[in-house]
Amino acid sequence: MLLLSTGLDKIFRWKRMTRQKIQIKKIDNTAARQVTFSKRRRGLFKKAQELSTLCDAEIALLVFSATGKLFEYSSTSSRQVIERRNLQSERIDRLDPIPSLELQLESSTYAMLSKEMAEKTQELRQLKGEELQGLNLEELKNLEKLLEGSLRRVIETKDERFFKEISTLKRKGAQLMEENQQLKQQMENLPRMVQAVVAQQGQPSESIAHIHSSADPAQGYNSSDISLRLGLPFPN
Amino acid sequence: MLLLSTGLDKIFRWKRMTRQKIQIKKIDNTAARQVTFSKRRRGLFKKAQELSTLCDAEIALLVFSATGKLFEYSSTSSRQVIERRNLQSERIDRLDPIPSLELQLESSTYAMLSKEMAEKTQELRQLKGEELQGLNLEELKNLEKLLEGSLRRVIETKDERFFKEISTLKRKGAQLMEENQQLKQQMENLPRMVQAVVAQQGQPSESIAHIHSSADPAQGYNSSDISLRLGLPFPN
DNA sequence: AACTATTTATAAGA
DNA sequence: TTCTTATAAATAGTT
Repeated sequence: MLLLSTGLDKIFRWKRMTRQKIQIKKIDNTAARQVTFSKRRRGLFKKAQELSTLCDAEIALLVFSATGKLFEYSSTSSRQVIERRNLQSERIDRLDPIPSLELQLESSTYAMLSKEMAEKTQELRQLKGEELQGLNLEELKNLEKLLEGSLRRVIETKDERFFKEISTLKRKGAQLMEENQQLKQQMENLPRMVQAVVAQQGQPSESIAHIHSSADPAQGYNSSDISLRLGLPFPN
Repeated sequence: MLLLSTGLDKIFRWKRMTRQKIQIKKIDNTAARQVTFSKRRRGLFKKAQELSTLCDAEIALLVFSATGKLFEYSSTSSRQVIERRNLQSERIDRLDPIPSLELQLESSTYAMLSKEMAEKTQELRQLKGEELQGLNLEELKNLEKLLEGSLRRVIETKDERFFKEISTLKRKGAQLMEENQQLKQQMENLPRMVQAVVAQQGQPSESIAHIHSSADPAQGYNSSDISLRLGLPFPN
């Protein structure tokens, strides 16, 4: 009995489950309409994004629900896509009848820009080795030569840059070593100078201030010595 | 023989027909991409219109192909839907109070396009190894890698193309040889067939008898001779 | 552009 | 809203 009813249930369920092909007309039932709206909206957005990715297209999709809520998808920014469209279809659905000369110029400039853009984009792709199907053997050979030239120049530039950097570093190193040497020498000279001062004064000084006050200007000394004595910042 | 080959053909066709699940990433092959673009675009537009009808939604769908061509669908007029959207998001991304919406869009799009153009041009030059001064060592290294990749791909494509051409030629050669072989065999069989006919009929017919009489099977001959003698079309 | 085996979307129900 | 299921619809690969 239970089994039987379960079986019947399944049969009926099968019948109920059978999905009907639907008419494309407004769904009367509000709840059902909302459910469908949300499901199909998601589907639509998914398809839009797939198309955009697969075919490198720029897409903007604006959907206002019956209740006025906005849902939008765009491969870049809706604004950009819409702007592009507005420019392109300017002549078609412009409200004012006679487009000014300026606008006409703008349109043609735009068309030109668009064309150039497309060409550049294509060329770029090929230079990146991305869209080679359209090329024949001859064109491929030329592209190869071009790329070899580019690569060679880039490597040359890079190596030059390397060398320059290396020689800069070497020069700086040499400079530093020189300075270092000078400083070392000065350090070595320091005790002797102190000795000289002491010898001249005949008695040791108690403090640096004392040394300074008693230093004889007539006896030559260099600025480094003064720096050291005065505790000035290291010369750079 | 014919039936057998037809059967095998169907088996292979089954395998070939098996559709693969695709990755959602840019389609490399240009032709395939265009086909997919047009198929999916139609599908997308249909779904958009269905959603609009079923759920009473207002929809605008703008699609720019990679080549810059515009396709658009809108439940009412794109302009209306877009304007509605612009109104709704006015507070969010409007910069200046209320200049002409169109002019505002135009200038910004124009600026954007110009900027893109400049970038692309610069990128192109660098890919051609022309304007490398502005790049630092790191960028040069990256550019080198990019170019190496490009060069590799170009060479691969070129070589593939070479191989394809070679194998096509080989295949054609093999076909020709086979046809040649078959023709030779037919030539060799011809005298025997004629003989059989003659034997069965008890007397030679005029045309066949003539050929038969003039071609001595015992005396070696090649197919070319026969082709020439019979005026058969050259196997191609 | 047409075909078909398959994948994907989705109506209906839970 | 989200899950399930069975069917409808879309479409990838090929001719």
